[in-house]
Amino acid sequence: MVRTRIAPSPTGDDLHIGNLYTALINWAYAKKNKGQFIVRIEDTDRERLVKGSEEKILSTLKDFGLTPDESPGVIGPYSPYRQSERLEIYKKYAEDLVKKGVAYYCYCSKERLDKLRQKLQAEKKIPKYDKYCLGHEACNMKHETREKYVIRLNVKENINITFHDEIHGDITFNSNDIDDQVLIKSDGFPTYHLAVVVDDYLMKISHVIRAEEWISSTPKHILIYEAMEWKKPVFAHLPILRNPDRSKLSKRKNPVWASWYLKEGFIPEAVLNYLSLMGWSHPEQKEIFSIEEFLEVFDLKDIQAVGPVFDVAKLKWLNGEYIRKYKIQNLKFKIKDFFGDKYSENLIEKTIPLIQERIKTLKEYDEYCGFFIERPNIDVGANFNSPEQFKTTMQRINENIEKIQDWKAEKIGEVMQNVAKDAEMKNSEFFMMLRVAISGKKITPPLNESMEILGKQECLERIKVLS
RNA sequence: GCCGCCAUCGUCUAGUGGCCUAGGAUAUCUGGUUCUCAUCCAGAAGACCGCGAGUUCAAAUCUCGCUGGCGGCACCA
Repeated sequence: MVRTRIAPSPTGDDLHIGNLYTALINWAYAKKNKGQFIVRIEDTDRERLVKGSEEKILSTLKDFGLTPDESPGVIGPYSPYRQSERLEIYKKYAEDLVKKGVAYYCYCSKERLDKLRQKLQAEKKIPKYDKYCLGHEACNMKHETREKYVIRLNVKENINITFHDEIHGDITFNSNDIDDQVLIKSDGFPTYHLAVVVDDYLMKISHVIRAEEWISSTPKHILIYEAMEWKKPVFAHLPILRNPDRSKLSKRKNPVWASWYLKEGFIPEAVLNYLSLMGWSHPEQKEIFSIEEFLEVFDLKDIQAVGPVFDVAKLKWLNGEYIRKYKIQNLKFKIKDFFGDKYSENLIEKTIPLIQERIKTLKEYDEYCGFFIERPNIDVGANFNSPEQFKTTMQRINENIEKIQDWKAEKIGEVMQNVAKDAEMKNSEFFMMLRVAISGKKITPPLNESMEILGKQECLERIKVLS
Protein backbone atom coordinates (compact mmCIF):
# COMPACT_ATOMS: atom_id res chain seq x y z
CA MET A 1 0.00 0.00 0.00
CA VAL A 2 1.39 3.36 -1.02
CA ARG A 3 1.03 6.08 1.59
CA THR A 4 2.62 9.46 1.07
CA ARG A 5 2.55 12.63 3.07
CA ILE A 6 3.50 16.22 3.28
CA ALA A 7 4.54 17.58 6.62
CA PRO A 8 4.30 21.34 6.58
CA SER A 9 5.13 23.37 9.64
CA PRO A 10 2.79 26.23 10.42
CA THR A 11 5.47 28.88 10.57
CA GLY A 12 4.50 30.98 7.57
CA ASP A 13 1.53 32.94 6.27
CA ASP A 14 0.46 30.24 3.87
CA LEU A 15 1.49 27.16 1.95
CA HIS A 16 4.79 27.82 0.19
CA ILE A 17 4.72 27.24 -3.55
CA GLY A 18 7.58 24.78 -3.09
CA ASN A 19 5.44 22.86 -0.63
CA LEU A 20 2.63 22.91 -3.13
CA TYR A 21 5.01 21.28 -5.59
CA THR A 22 5.97 18.65 -3.04
CA ALA A 23 2.29 18.17 -2.25
CA LEU A 24 1.47 17.69 -5.91
CA ILE A 25 4.06 14.97 -6.36
CA ASN A 26 3.09 13.21 -3.14
CA TRP A 27 -0.58 13.43 -3.97
CA ALA A 28 -0.02 12.26 -7.54
CA TYR A 29 2.13 9.34 -6.51
CA ALA A 30 -0.42 8.20 -3.96
CA LYS A 31 -3.36 8.57 -6.33
CA LYS A 32 -1.53 6.89 -9.17
CA ASN A 33 -0.96 3.87 -6.97
CA LYS A 34 -4.38 3.89 -5.39
CA GLY A 35 -2.88 4.82 -2.07
CA GLN A 36 -3.41 7.58 0.44
CA PHE A 37 -2.09 11.08 0.74
CA ILE A 38 -1.69 12.42 4.26
CA VAL A 39 -1.11 15.87 5.65
CA ARG A 40 0.63 16.01 8.97
CA ILE A 41 1.23 19.30 10.70
CA GLU A 42 4.70 19.53 12.21
CA ASP A 43 4.19 22.16 14.84
CA THR A 44 7.00 21.28 17.19
CA ASP A 45 8.70 24.64 16.95
CA ARG A 46 6.71 26.63 19.46
CA GLU A 47 8.70 29.80 18.94
CA ARG A 48 8.14 30.21 15.24
CA LEU A 49 4.52 29.11 15.31
CA VAL A 50 2.28 31.47 13.32
CA LYS A 51 -1.34 31.80 14.30
CA GLY A 52 -3.77 30.81 11.58
CA SER A 53 -1.02 29.28 9.49
CA GLU A 54 -2.29 25.72 9.77
CA GLU A 55 -5.81 26.65 8.67
CA LYS A 56 -4.46 28.66 5.76
CA ILE A 57 -2.18 25.84 4.61
CA LEU A 58 -5.04 23.36 4.70
CA SER A 59 -7.46 25.64 2.90
CA THR A 60 -4.98 26.55 0.19
CA LEU A 61 -4.27 22.89 -0.42
CA LYS A 62 -7.98 22.40 -0.83
CA ASP A 63 -8.21 25.35 -3.23
CA PHE A 64 -5.71 23.58 -5.44
CA GLY A 65 -7.67 20.35 -5.23
CA LEU A 66 -4.99 18.34 -3.48
CA THR A 67 -7.30 16.93 -0.89
CA PRO A 68 -5.68 14.75 1.75
CA ASP A 69 -7.17 11.42 2.76
CA GLU A 70 -6.01 11.96 6.31
CA SER A 71 -5.19 15.25 7.99
CA PRO A 72 -5.88 17.32 11.08
CA GLY A 73 -9.60 17.87 11.16
CA VAL A 74 -10.27 14.58 9.45
CA ILE A 75 -10.58 11.54 11.63
CA GLY A 76 -8.25 8.87 10.39
CA PRO A 77 -6.80 5.58 11.56
CA TYR A 78 -3.63 7.22 12.79
CA SER A 79 -4.85 10.43 14.40
CA PRO A 80 -3.96 12.84 15.68
CA TYR A 81 -2.17 14.37 12.70
CA ARG A 82 -0.77 17.29 14.60
CA GLN A 83 2.56 16.63 16.26
CA SER A 84 1.93 18.85 19.25
CA GLU A 85 -0.78 16.37 20.20
CA ARG A 86 1.54 13.40 20.07
CA LEU A 87 4.16 14.45 22.59
CA GLU A 88 3.89 11.39 24.81
CA ILE A 89 4.57 9.11 21.86
CA TYR A 90 7.86 10.77 20.98
CA LYS A 91 9.02 10.82 24.54
CA LYS A 92 8.42 7.11 24.90
CA TYR A 93 10.36 6.27 21.76
CA ALA A 94 13.19 8.61 22.69
CA GLU A 95 13.54 6.88 26.02
CA ASP A 96 13.55 3.52 24.26
CA LEU A 97 16.47 4.82 22.28
CA VAL A 98 18.26 5.82 25.46
CA LYS A 99 17.74 2.33 26.88
CA LYS A 100 19.17 0.84 23.73
CA GLY A 101 22.21 3.06 24.05
CA VAL A 102 21.49 4.79 20.77
CA ALA A 103 20.62 8.04 22.51
CA TYR A 104 21.61 9.75 25.74
CA TYR A 105 20.62 12.54 28.08
CA CYS A 106 22.49 15.78 27.77
CA TYR A 107 22.48 18.57 30.33
CA CYS A 108 24.81 21.01 28.64
CA SER A 109 23.88 24.65 28.81
CA LYS A 110 23.39 26.80 25.78
CA GLU A 111 26.46 28.76 26.85
CA ARG A 112 28.67 25.69 26.82
CA LEU A 113 27.31 24.63 23.46
CA ASP A 114 27.92 28.07 21.99
CA LYS A 115 31.45 28.15 23.33
CA LEU A 116 32.15 24.68 22.01
CA ARG A 117 30.87 25.59 18.58
CA GLN A 118 32.95 28.75 18.48
CA LYS A 119 36.05 26.89 19.56
CA LEU A 120 35.63 24.19 16.93
CA GLN A 121 34.96 26.72 14.23
CA ALA A 122 38.06 28.65 15.21
CA GLU A 123 40.04 25.43 14.87
CA LYS A 124 38.36 24.86 11.49
CA LYS A 125 36.81 21.66 12.70
CA ILE A 126 33.28 20.44 12.14
CA PRO A 127 31.06 22.19 14.67
CA LYS A 128 29.47 19.28 16.46
CA TYR A 129 28.69 18.18 19.97
CA ASP A 130 31.58 16.59 21.85
CA LYS A 131 29.59 13.89 23.65
CA TYR A 132 30.48 15.48 26.97
CA CYS A 133 27.36 14.04 28.63
CA LEU A 134 27.77 10.59 27.15
CA GLY A 135 29.17 8.31 29.78
CA HIS A 136 29.84 11.28 31.96
CA GLU A 137 28.89 9.81 35.29
CA ALA A 138 28.10 13.06 37.02
CA CYS A 139 25.46 13.64 34.43
CA ASN A 140 23.86 10.26 34.23
CA MET A 141 23.71 9.54 37.91
CA LYS A 142 21.64 12.53 38.62
CA HIS A 143 19.15 12.24 35.79
CA GLU A 144 16.05 11.91 37.97
CA THR A 145 16.82 15.09 39.79
CA ARG A 146 17.50 17.14 36.69
CA GLU A 147 14.73 19.25 35.30
CA LYS A 148 16.28 20.52 32.12
CA TYR A 149 17.78 18.10 29.68
CA VAL A 150 17.69 17.07 26.06
CA ILE A 151 18.00 13.65 24.51
CA ARG A 152 20.69 13.30 21.88
CA LEU A 153 21.29 10.70 19.24
CA ASN A 154 24.52 8.82 19.87
CA VAL A 155 26.17 8.72 16.47
CA LYS A 156 28.98 6.17 16.19
CA GLU A 157 32.28 7.26 14.75
CA ASN A 158 33.41 6.66 11.23
CA ILE A 159 30.74 4.45 9.79
CA ASN A 160 29.28 4.87 6.33
CA ILE A 161 25.57 5.37 6.01
CA THR A 162 24.17 4.69 2.57
CA PHE A 163 20.61 5.02 1.46
CA HIS A 164 18.87 4.75 -1.84
CA ASP A 165 17.02 7.69 -3.29
CA GLU A 166 14.54 7.17 -6.12
CA ILE A 167 15.65 10.35 -7.83
CA HIS A 168 19.33 10.61 -6.88
CA GLY A 169 20.38 7.00 -6.66
CA ASP A 170 22.59 5.83 -3.79
CA ILE A 171 23.87 8.50 -1.44
CA THR A 172 26.55 7.89 1.19
CA PHE A 173 27.47 9.91 4.24
CA ASN A 174 30.15 9.30 6.83
CA SER A 175 28.96 9.45 10.42
CA ASN A 176 31.89 11.68 11.36
CA ASP A 177 30.08 14.47 9.56
CA ILE A 178 26.89 13.97 11.52
CA ASP A 179 26.22 15.70 14.79
CA ASP A 180 24.73 14.05 17.87
CA GLN A 181 21.39 15.45 16.91
CA VAL A 182 18.96 16.55 19.61
CA LEU A 183 15.87 14.34 19.56
CA ILE A 184 13.89 15.78 22.47
CA LYS A 185 14.27 19.45 23.28
CA SER A 186 14.39 20.79 26.80
CA ASP A 187 10.78 21.98 26.47
CA GLY A 188 9.77 18.35 26.04
CA PHE A 189 8.96 18.75 22.36
CA PRO A 190 10.63 16.47 19.85
CA THR A 191 12.78 17.87 17.09
CA TYR A 192 11.84 17.29 13.50
CA HIS A 193 14.27 14.41 13.18
CA LEU A 194 12.69 12.26 15.84
CA ALA A 195 9.09 13.20 15.17
CA VAL A 196 9.32 12.65 11.44
CA VAL A 197 10.71 9.15 11.80
CA VAL A 198 8.32 8.09 14.54
CA ASP A 199 5.28 9.45 12.73
CA ASP A 200 6.23 8.15 9.32
CA TYR A 201 6.63 4.74 10.90
CA LEU A 202 3.45 4.87 12.97
CA MET A 203 1.41 6.30 10.11
CA LYS A 204 2.76 3.62 7.78
CA ILE A 205 4.18 6.07 5.28
CA SER A 206 5.65 4.02 2.45
CA HIS A 207 7.30 6.79 0.44
CA VAL A 208 8.98 9.81 1.91
CA ILE A 209 8.93 12.34 -0.91
CA ARG A 210 10.28 15.67 0.19
CA ALA A 211 12.49 18.54 -0.91
CA GLU A 212 16.18 18.05 -1.58
CA GLU A 213 17.18 20.23 1.35
CA TRP A 214 16.45 17.19 3.52
CA ILE A 215 19.08 14.98 1.95
CA SER A 216 21.71 15.78 4.52
CA SER A 217 19.45 14.96 7.43
CA THR A 218 18.34 11.66 5.98
CA PRO A 219 21.29 9.71 7.43
CA LYS A 220 20.18 10.84 10.90
CA HIS A 221 16.78 9.41 10.16
CA ILE A 222 18.31 6.19 8.85
CA LEU A 223 20.18 5.82 12.13
CA ILE A 224 16.91 6.08 14.05
CA TYR A 225 15.14 3.59 11.79
CA GLU A 226 17.97 1.13 12.25
CA ALA A 227 18.12 1.57 16.00
CA MET A 228 14.38 0.97 16.21
CA GLU A 229 14.64 -1.96 13.81
CA TRP A 230 11.94 -0.40 11.70
CA LYS A 231 11.47 -0.94 8.02
CA LYS A 232 12.64 2.12 6.14
CA PRO A 233 10.38 3.91 3.69
CA VAL A 234 11.39 4.63 0.12
CA PHE A 235 13.10 8.01 -0.08
CA ALA A 236 12.82 10.49 -2.92
CA HIS A 237 14.24 13.98 -2.73
CA LEU A 238 12.65 16.46 -5.07
CA PRO A 239 14.55 19.32 -6.67
CA ILE A 240 14.25 22.69 -4.99
CA LEU A 241 12.48 25.39 -6.97
CA ARG A 242 14.76 28.35 -7.66
CA ASN A 243 14.64 32.10 -7.98
CA PRO A 244 15.84 33.48 -11.33
CA ASP A 245 19.27 33.91 -9.71
CA ARG A 246 19.21 30.19 -8.89
CA SER A 247 19.04 30.54 -5.14
CA LYS A 248 16.36 28.65 -3.26
CA LEU A 249 12.97 30.13 -4.08
CA SER A 250 12.36 32.78 -1.45
CA LYS A 251 9.80 35.41 -0.70
CA ARG A 252 12.32 38.20 -1.00
CA LYS A 253 12.79 37.48 -4.68
CA ASN A 254 9.55 35.88 -5.80
CA PRO A 255 5.96 35.55 -4.74
CA VAL A 256 6.07 32.28 -2.81
CA TRP A 257 2.71 31.91 -1.15
CA ALA A 258 0.57 29.55 -3.13
CA SER A 259 -2.59 31.57 -2.60
CA TRP A 260 -0.90 34.63 -4.12
CA TYR A 261 -1.15 32.94 -7.50
CA LEU A 262 -4.84 32.40 -6.98
CA LYS A 263 -5.31 36.03 -5.98
CA GLU A 264 -3.52 37.07 -9.14
CA GLY A 265 -6.01 35.15 -11.21
CA PHE A 266 -4.07 32.01 -11.95
CA ILE A 267 -6.11 28.86 -12.28
CA PRO A 268 -5.29 25.99 -9.91
CA GLU A 269 -5.11 23.41 -12.68
CA ALA A 270 -2.74 25.58 -14.67
CA VAL A 271 -0.47 26.12 -11.69
CA LEU A 272 -0.39 22.39 -11.01
CA ASN A 273 0.23 21.69 -14.69
CA TYR A 274 3.12 24.13 -14.65
CA LEU A 275 4.52 22.70 -11.44
CA SER A 276 4.40 19.18 -12.86
CA LEU A 277 6.77 20.41 -15.57
CA MET A 278 9.40 21.23 -12.99
CA GLY A 279 12.04 18.55 -13.30
CA TRP A 280 9.76 16.34 -15.33
CA SER A 281 8.42 16.25 -18.85
CA HIS A 282 5.55 14.50 -20.54
CA PRO A 283 6.71 11.41 -22.50
CA GLU A 284 5.20 12.91 -25.64
CA GLN A 285 6.61 16.35 -24.86
CA LYS A 286 3.15 17.73 -24.21
CA GLU A 287 3.09 20.93 -22.23
CA ILE A 288 -0.60 21.04 -21.50
CA PHE A 289 -2.37 18.08 -19.98
CA SER A 290 -4.96 17.33 -17.36
CA ILE A 291 -4.18 16.12 -13.89
CA GLU A 292 -5.74 12.76 -14.83
CA GLU A 293 -3.36 12.41 -17.71
CA PHE A 294 -0.49 13.38 -15.44
CA LEU A 295 -1.41 10.58 -13.06
CA GLU A 296 -1.33 8.12 -15.92
CA VAL A 297 2.08 8.91 -17.30
CA PHE A 298 3.92 10.25 -14.27
CA ASP A 299 6.62 8.28 -12.49
CA LEU A 300 8.83 9.32 -9.61
CA LYS A 301 11.90 7.90 -11.30
CA ASP A 302 11.52 10.24 -14.25
CA ILE A 303 11.98 13.33 -12.14
CA GLN A 304 15.27 15.08 -12.81
CA ALA A 305 17.50 16.11 -9.95
CA VAL A 306 18.23 19.56 -11.37
CA GLY A 307 16.87 22.60 -9.53
CA PRO A 308 14.56 24.41 -11.95
CA VAL A 309 13.93 28.14 -12.03
CA PHE A 310 10.30 29.01 -11.37
CA ASP A 311 9.38 31.13 -14.37
CA VAL A 312 6.23 33.18 -13.92
CA ALA A 313 6.25 34.17 -17.61
CA LYS A 314 5.76 30.59 -18.72
CA LEU A 315 3.16 30.01 -16.04
CA LYS A 316 1.29 32.99 -17.43
CA TRP A 317 1.36 31.58 -20.92
CA LEU A 318 0.07 28.24 -19.66
CA ASN A 319 -2.66 29.96 -17.68
CA GLY A 320 -3.72 31.80 -20.84
CA GLU A 321 -3.93 28.48 -22.65
CA TYR A 322 -6.22 27.16 -19.93
CA ILE A 323 -8.44 30.22 -20.12
CA ARG A 324 -8.74 29.92 -23.90
CA LYS A 325 -9.66 26.26 -23.60
CA TYR A 326 -12.64 26.79 -21.30
CA LYS A 327 -16.23 26.67 -22.42
CA ILE A 328 -17.99 29.99 -21.95
CA GLN A 329 -20.07 28.73 -19.06
CA ASN A 330 -17.04 27.46 -17.15
CA LEU A 331 -15.07 30.60 -17.69
CA LYS A 332 -18.06 32.66 -16.66
CA PHE A 333 -18.18 30.98 -13.26
CA LYS A 334 -14.43 31.36 -12.79
CA ILE A 335 -14.62 35.07 -13.48
CA LYS A 336 -17.73 35.44 -11.35
CA ASP A 337 -16.04 33.68 -8.44
CA PHE A 338 -12.95 35.75 -8.84
CA PHE A 339 -14.67 39.14 -8.77
CA GLY A 340 -17.59 38.39 -6.51
CA ASP A 341 -20.45 40.79 -7.21
CA LYS A 342 -18.48 43.32 -9.19
CA TYR A 343 -19.69 42.11 -12.59
CA SER A 344 -23.08 40.66 -13.40
CA GLU A 345 -23.28 37.17 -14.79
CA ASN A 346 -25.05 38.55 -17.79
CA LEU A 347 -22.28 41.01 -18.60
CA ILE A 348 -19.58 38.41 -18.06
CA GLU A 349 -21.28 36.01 -20.39
CA LYS A 350 -21.64 38.62 -23.12
CA THR A 351 -18.05 39.81 -22.84
CA ILE A 352 -16.33 36.44 -22.70
CA PRO A 353 -16.20 35.98 -26.47
CA LEU A 354 -14.46 39.34 -26.67
CA ILE A 355 -11.80 38.72 -24.06
CA GLN A 356 -11.26 34.99 -23.85
CA GLU A 357 -8.23 35.02 -26.09
CA ARG A 358 -6.92 38.27 -24.68
CA ILE A 359 -6.63 37.61 -20.98
CA LYS A 360 -3.91 35.46 -19.48
CA THR A 361 -5.14 35.64 -15.90
CA LEU A 362 -8.64 36.07 -14.50
CA LYS A 363 -7.54 39.32 -12.94
CA GLU A 364 -6.88 40.80 -16.37
CA TYR A 365 -10.60 40.68 -17.07
CA ASP A 366 -10.81 43.85 -15.05
CA GLU A 367 -8.38 45.70 -17.28
CA TYR A 368 -10.39 44.88 -20.38
CA CYS A 369 -13.91 45.13 -19.04
CA GLY A 370 -13.77 47.68 -16.25
CA PHE A 371 -15.18 50.36 -18.57
CA PHE A 372 -18.41 48.44 -19.03
CA ILE A 373 -19.42 49.24 -15.49
CA GLU A 374 -17.58 52.46 -14.94
CA ARG A 375 -17.59 55.60 -17.07
CA PRO A 376 -14.11 56.74 -18.03
CA ASN A 377 -12.52 60.05 -17.24
CA ILE A 378 -10.82 61.21 -20.37
CA ASP A 379 -7.94 63.60 -20.61
CA VAL A 380 -8.24 64.53 -24.27
CA GLY A 381 -5.15 66.70 -24.31
CA ALA A 382 -3.00 63.94 -22.98
CA ASN A 383 -4.22 61.47 -25.59
CA PHE A 384 -4.59 63.45 -28.77
CA ASN A 385 -2.66 66.19 -30.51
CA SER A 386 -5.67 68.12 -31.66
CA PRO A 387 -8.48 68.47 -29.12
CA GLU A 388 -10.47 70.42 -31.70
CA GLN A 389 -10.38 67.60 -34.19
CA PHE A 390 -11.32 65.21 -31.40
CA LYS A 391 -14.32 67.31 -30.51
CA THR A 392 -15.63 67.63 -34.06
CA THR A 393 -15.16 63.91 -34.56
CA MET A 394 -17.23 63.27 -31.46
CA GLN A 395 -19.96 65.47 -32.84
CA ARG A 396 -20.04 63.52 -36.08
CA ILE A 397 -20.11 60.25 -34.18
CA ASN A 398 -22.88 61.48 -31.97
CA GLU A 399 -25.09 62.46 -34.88
CA ASN A 400 -24.58 59.16 -36.60
CA ILE A 401 -25.13 57.02 -33.55
CA GLU A 402 -28.43 58.74 -32.99
CA LYS A 403 -29.56 57.52 -36.39
CA ILE A 404 -28.74 53.87 -35.83
CA GLN A 405 -31.92 51.90 -35.32
CA ASP A 406 -30.60 48.38 -35.34
CA TRP A 407 -28.04 48.49 -32.51
CA LYS A 408 -25.85 45.59 -33.52
CA ALA A 409 -22.08 45.38 -33.74
CA GLU A 410 -22.09 44.85 -37.46
CA LYS A 411 -24.29 47.87 -38.10
CA ILE A 412 -22.32 50.04 -35.70
CA GLY A 413 -19.14 49.10 -37.49
CA GLU A 414 -20.61 49.90 -40.85
CA VAL A 415 -21.83 53.32 -39.79
CA MET A 416 -18.57 54.18 -38.06
CA GLN A 417 -16.55 53.21 -41.11
CA ASN A 418 -18.57 55.72 -43.08
CA VAL A 419 -18.06 58.40 -40.48
CA ALA A 420 -14.34 57.86 -40.69
CA LYS A 421 -14.47 58.09 -44.45
CA ASP A 422 -16.52 61.31 -44.39
CA ALA A 423 -14.14 62.82 -41.90
CA GLU A 424 -11.26 61.79 -44.15
CA MET A 425 -9.53 60.06 -41.32
CA LYS A 426 -7.52 56.88 -41.29
CA ASN A 427 -9.41 54.00 -39.75
CA SER A 428 -6.77 53.46 -37.10
CA GLU A 429 -6.83 57.11 -36.13
CA PHE A 430 -10.58 57.36 -36.07
CA PHE A 431 -11.23 54.18 -34.15
CA MET A 432 -8.62 55.08 -31.59
CA MET A 433 -10.53 58.25 -30.83
CA LEU A 434 -13.77 56.35 -30.58
CA ARG A 435 -12.11 53.69 -28.46
CA VAL A 436 -10.77 56.18 -25.96
CA ALA A 437 -14.06 58.06 -25.90
CA ILE A 438 -16.01 54.94 -25.08
CA SER A 439 -13.58 53.18 -22.77
CA GLY A 440 -10.96 55.65 -21.66
CA LYS A 441 -8.34 53.17 -22.77
CA LYS A 442 -6.17 52.51 -25.75
CA ILE A 443 -6.35 48.78 -25.30
CA THR A 444 -9.81 47.29 -25.28
CA PRO A 445 -11.87 44.37 -26.53
CA PRO A 446 -13.22 44.74 -30.09
CA LEU A 447 -15.00 48.09 -30.24
CA ASN A 448 -18.20 47.43 -32.19
CA GLU A 449 -19.12 44.48 -30.03
CA SER A 450 -18.26 46.42 -26.91
CA MET A 451 -20.53 49.25 -27.99
CA GLU A 452 -23.32 46.85 -28.69
CA ILE A 453 -23.02 45.42 -25.18
CA LEU A 454 -22.76 48.86 -23.65
CA GLY A 455 -25.99 49.92 -25.37
CA LYS A 456 -26.89 52.86 -27.56
CA GLN A 457 -27.97 55.14 -24.75
CA GLU A 458 -24.80 54.65 -22.72
CA CYS A 459 -22.59 55.14 -25.77
CA LEU A 460 -24.40 58.33 -26.66
CA GLU A 461 -23.94 59.71 -23.21
CA ARG A 462 -20.26 58.94 -23.20
CA ILE A 463 -19.81 60.63 -26.59
CA LYS A 464 -21.99 63.61 -25.77
CA VAL A 465 -19.92 64.81 -22.87
CA LEU A 466 -16.96 65.01 -25.20
CA SER A 467 -18.62 66.73 -28.10
C1' G B 1 35.60 25.68 5.91
C1' C B 2 33.42 20.62 5.89
C1' C B 3 29.73 17.24 3.77
C1' G B 4 26.29 16.31 -0.09
C1' C B 5 23.58 17.22 -4.64
C1' C B 6 23.62 19.10 -9.57
C1' A B 7 25.59 20.80 -14.57
C1' U B 8 22.08 20.77 -22.73
C1' C B 9 19.46 27.55 -25.99
C1' G B 10 17.79 33.55 -21.21
C1' U B 11 14.09 29.96 -18.88
C1' C B 12 11.48 24.80 -18.66
C1' U B 13 13.19 20.58 -21.02
C1' A B 14 14.03 16.05 -25.02
C1' G B 15 18.16 13.14 -25.47
C1' U B 16 20.60 6.84 -21.69
C1' G B 17 27.10 5.29 -27.24
C1' G B 18 25.98 5.99 -33.79
C1' C B 19 19.21 8.48 -35.94
C1' C B 20 22.38 15.13 -33.02
C1' U B 21 25.64 19.80 -38.46
C1' A B 22 21.36 18.69 -30.61
C1' G B 23 14.60 18.44 -31.00
C1' G B 24 10.23 20.91 -28.55
C1' A B 25 8.04 24.76 -25.40
C1' U B 26 8.43 29.60 -23.47
C1' A B 27 10.54 34.35 -23.70
C1' U B 28 12.73 37.69 -27.53
C1' C B 29 12.80 39.69 -32.65
C1' U B 30 10.68 40.05 -37.86
C1' G B 31 6.64 39.57 -41.30
C1' G B 32 1.28 38.41 -42.36
C1' U B 33 -4.05 38.93 -40.56
C1' U B 34 -6.32 43.46 -37.92
C1' C B 35 -9.91 49.72 -35.74
C1' U B 36 -6.22 48.83 -30.45
C1' C B 37 -4.53 44.75 -27.77
C1' A B 38 -4.51 39.71 -28.07
C1' U B 39 -5.28 35.18 -30.79
C1' C B 40 -3.75 32.74 -35.14
C1' C B 41 -0.13 31.82 -39.20
C1' A B 42 4.90 32.14 -41.29
C1' G B 43 9.95 32.98 -40.17
C1' A B 44 14.58 34.46 -37.45
C1' A B 45 17.88 34.41 -33.71
C1' G B 46 19.42 31.69 -29.56
C1' A B 47 23.36 25.68 -26.60
C1' C B 48 31.43 25.29 -29.24
C1' C B 49 25.90 19.90 -24.69
C1' G B 50 30.50 24.14 -17.95
C1' C B 51 36.11 23.04 -18.79
C1' G B 52 40.06 19.27 -19.36
C1' A B 53 41.64 14.38 -19.84
C1' G B 54 40.43 9.18 -20.64
C1' U B 55 37.52 4.65 -22.60
C1' U B 56 35.65 3.58 -27.72
C1' C B 57 35.82 2.74 -34.70
C1' A B 58 32.12 6.32 -32.53
C1' A B 59 30.39 10.37 -26.46
C1' A B 60 25.73 15.48 -24.89
C1' U B 61 25.35 10.29 -23.46
C1' C B 62 30.46 5.99 -19.85
C1' U B 63 35.03 7.11 -16.23
C1' C B 64 38.22 10.55 -13.68
C1' G B 65 39.81 15.47 -12.44
C1' C B 66 38.69 20.62 -12.27
C1' U B 67 35.38 24.63 -12.15
C1' G B 68 30.78 26.61 -11.11
C1' G B 69 25.84 26.70 -8.96
C1' C B 70 22.84 25.04 -5.11
C1' G B 71 21.63 22.71 -0.47
C1' G B 72 22.95 21.24 4.51
C1' C B 73 26.13 21.79 8.78
C1' A B 74 20.69 24.75 15.44
C1' C B 75 17.33 22.58 21.85
C1' C B 76 14.17 25.48 13.03
C1' A B 77 11.53 22.65 10.13
